Amino acid sequence: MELYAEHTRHLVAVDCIIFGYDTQDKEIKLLLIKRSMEPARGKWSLAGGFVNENESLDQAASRILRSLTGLRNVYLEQSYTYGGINRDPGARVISTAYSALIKIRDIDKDLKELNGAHWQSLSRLPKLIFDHYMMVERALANLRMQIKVKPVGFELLPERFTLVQLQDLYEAIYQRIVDKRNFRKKILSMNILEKLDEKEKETSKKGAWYYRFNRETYKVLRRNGFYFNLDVN
Amino acid sequence: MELYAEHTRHLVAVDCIIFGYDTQDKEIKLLLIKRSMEPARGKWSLAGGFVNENESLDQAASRILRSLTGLRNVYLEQSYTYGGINRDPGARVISTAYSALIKIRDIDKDLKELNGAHWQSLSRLPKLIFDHYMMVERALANLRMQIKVKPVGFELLPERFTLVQLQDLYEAIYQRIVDKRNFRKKILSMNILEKLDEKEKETSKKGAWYYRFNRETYKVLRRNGFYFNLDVN
DNA sequence: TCAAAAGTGTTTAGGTTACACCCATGC
DNA sequence: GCATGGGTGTAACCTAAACACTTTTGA
Repeated sequence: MELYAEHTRHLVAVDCIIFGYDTQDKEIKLLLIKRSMEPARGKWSLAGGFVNENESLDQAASRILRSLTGLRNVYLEQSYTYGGINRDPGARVISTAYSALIKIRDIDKDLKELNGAHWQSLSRLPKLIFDHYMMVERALANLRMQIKVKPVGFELLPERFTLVQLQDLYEAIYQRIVDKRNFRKKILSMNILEKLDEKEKETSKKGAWYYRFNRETYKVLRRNGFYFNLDVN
Repeated sequence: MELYAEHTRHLVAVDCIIFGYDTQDKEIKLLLIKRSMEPARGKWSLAGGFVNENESLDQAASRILRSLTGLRNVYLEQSYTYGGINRDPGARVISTAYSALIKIRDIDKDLKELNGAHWQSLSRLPKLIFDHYMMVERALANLRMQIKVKPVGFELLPERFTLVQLQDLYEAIYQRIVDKRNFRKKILSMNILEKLDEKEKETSKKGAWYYRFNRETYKVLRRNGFYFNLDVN
C-alpha cells in the first residue's frame, strides 16, 4: 500500500501577474518587482512567494498581492501551474500563477515603493527572471479571452469612467482600433452601465459623461440567462 | 534575505479527469478507479498520484495516465490546481488536475482491469472522494468551451467516424439536440474533414460515410488565420 | 414494400460591419 | 470663431436559425 509519507515534498510558490491600466497613456501595465533573493537578486520579477503550511494557494496569492499593494478584495484568479523541474535555478519549485486586475490609482504608494515595485508598460517589459515571461503571456492571452465574455475590464478602470476610456482600454488590450459607434451601441445595449450626471472635463472641453458598471444589474441579468459579449470589430 | 530552505515543503499530486465517449450508447464517460490507499480506500476516485522529485507536473500526469491506460501521446491538458488546506483528509496535498481525452477503444483492457478502473457515465457518476467532483465539473465546463473553438472532439472519436457520430458527440456534451443540416453545413464548410470511400454499416441499412479529421489541413488553415468554430444551435 | 436511418437546400431573421457628420465648449 | 474631442444613425451584408422531404437498403 502507498503511503503519504513516502513521497517527495516540494517547494510550492505563487506568482502574481498584476495587471493595471493607465487611463492617461492608454497602456496596460504590469506591477513588477526587483527580486530580493538569490538567485537573480535585483532582476525584474513577478510578485511571488512560497506557500505556507497553514494557507491555501488562493490565500497565499492574496497575501502576496496584499503585501505588495496593500489591497484586499481585488479581482484575483488562478491562471496556470508551472511545474518544470528546472524552471527555477535555485531549487525545484512548483509555482502557480495568479492574475490580478487592479485599478492603478488604488495602490498604496508607500507599500509599493517599499517593495521596489514599479509599473511597467506591457509593450516594453524588461527581461523577466525564469519563466515569468511565459506566465505573463499566458495570463494576457487569458485576459484577452475573458474580457470578451466577462465584465472584467471594469476591474481595471476607476469606479467612474467614460465610454472613451472604456474603449481605449479595449483598444489597448487588443492592439486594434475599434469603431466608436459600434462599440457604444454594443456596450450600452447590455444595460449594465449606469450613466452618471457628471462629466469628465480634463481631456476635452466638451467633457465626456461618466458611467459606472452596475454589478447588481449584471448579476440579475446573468441569472436570467444573459451573456456578456463584447466582441470587438 | 529570504532563503529557499526556510520554507515549508508540500506533497504535490496530479489527478487526471479522463474523458471518453461511447459511440454505442452516446454518452460521455469518465475513467474512475477504486482508491487503493487510506483514507477512503475502496472509494471511487480520479486517477492520481504524487509528483516525484525528478519529473515535471506534465510528466507526472502522463505517467499516471499511462500506467492506468497503457496509452502514450494522448490529448492531455492542465486544468486547475486545487490548493485548499483540508481538501485531502489524509494530509495537506496540493493537486493539479489534468484533463485527458481518449478514444475508448484504444484502452489496454488488461491494464485497465488490473487497476480496478471502470468507465462511468458522466450522467450518473458515483460519489467521488475529496474534491474530485469539483475537478470533474471544472474540467467538463472547460471541455464544453474548448470543443466549440478547438477540434478536440476528434480526440474522443475513433480515427474514422461518421457525421452522425460526431453530431451525437456534440449532443452528448451539450445535452441538447442539434439541427442536422446546420451542423453538417458548418463542420463540412471548414474543410478539415476528409470523406473516406467506406461506409459504417452497423447502425443502418443505408450506411453512413466515414470521415476522418485531417490534422495537416487544419494546421495549414490555422497558420492562415482560420479559427475553428462550431457553435451548436 | 416498408421501416429505419442517412442525407440534402432554401428562406428568414437578426446581428455585425462600414461609414460621416454635428455638437459642445474653452481659449 | 475655431480647434478639439464627444457623441450620434442607417444601410448593406452576412451568418445563424428554422424548417421537411427524398434516398438507400436490408429484412
